[in-house]
Amino acid sequence: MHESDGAAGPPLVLQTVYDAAFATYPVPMKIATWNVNSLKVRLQHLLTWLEANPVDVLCIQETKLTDDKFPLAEINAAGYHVVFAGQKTYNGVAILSKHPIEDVLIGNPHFEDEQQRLIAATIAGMRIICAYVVNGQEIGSDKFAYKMAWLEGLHTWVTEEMRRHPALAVLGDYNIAPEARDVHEPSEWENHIHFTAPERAALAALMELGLQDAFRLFEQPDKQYSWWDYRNLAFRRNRGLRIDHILLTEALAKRCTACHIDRDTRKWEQPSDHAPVVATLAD
DNA sequence: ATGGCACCACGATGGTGA
Repeated sequence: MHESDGAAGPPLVLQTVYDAAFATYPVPMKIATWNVNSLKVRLQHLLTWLEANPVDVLCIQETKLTDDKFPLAEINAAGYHVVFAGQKTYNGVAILSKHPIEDVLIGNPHFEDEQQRLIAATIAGMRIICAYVVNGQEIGSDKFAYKMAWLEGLHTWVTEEMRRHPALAVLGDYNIAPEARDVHEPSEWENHIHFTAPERAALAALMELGLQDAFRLFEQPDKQYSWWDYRNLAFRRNRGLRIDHILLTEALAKRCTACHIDRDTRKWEQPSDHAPVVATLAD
């Protein structure tokens, strides 16, 4: 089990006075999200990425593993604590952390759900929520109704969590592109899943609780996406969507100094169709 | 408009994803 960063890790920078909760953690801290699309297939990708990108916290989605099959030993050996909630074939979420993980909650107390799509924990004085939002298939379908109900349940629960935890981040695969600039060809996607008006309204409502999109806190290059279809050379043509997000409360947004999408992972052999999103938090 | 591609549970193809 990993206990500390040790001599080989980055030097600990001790904070002065005002924020005791962060006093024992290195700053800046990095938090990230990545839909791995099967942890069984992508375990080596994950370990390779973590070695090159030793983030403090990583939320992963679509592990597609029951808990008895979770690669706990390999992740611990990489220097990470981890908590997870999985199921057979579909869904499944986990939070990896270099720092101790406390107050773990699986699922949404306000929305009964057979699918493992939510896990939350307190790490380094922050409330971290890892979310795998429902895909929704197509507007009008049962799955679309489930997506909208699920998002409403998320809204209710996040409202409550924000009252308890001023320093809170919701990281994950939202399966929603917030704006036209987050879609490679908006005219193709209008009224299609991930870019319908009700989905975008639900995401906007969540943000109106006081959550900010870390990526849009900064000037970014054009045409930045976090997902590309496996088909039709979509990645090579950069035909993608930005649907993976890190949302921050004001307390964390004001500490956020950078946010980027690591699209290089999509060039690897047998890649996930999603790329990691990373945010940096200063003291 | 459809299918393309990938993963999973199968033990052939179908469900699901985005």
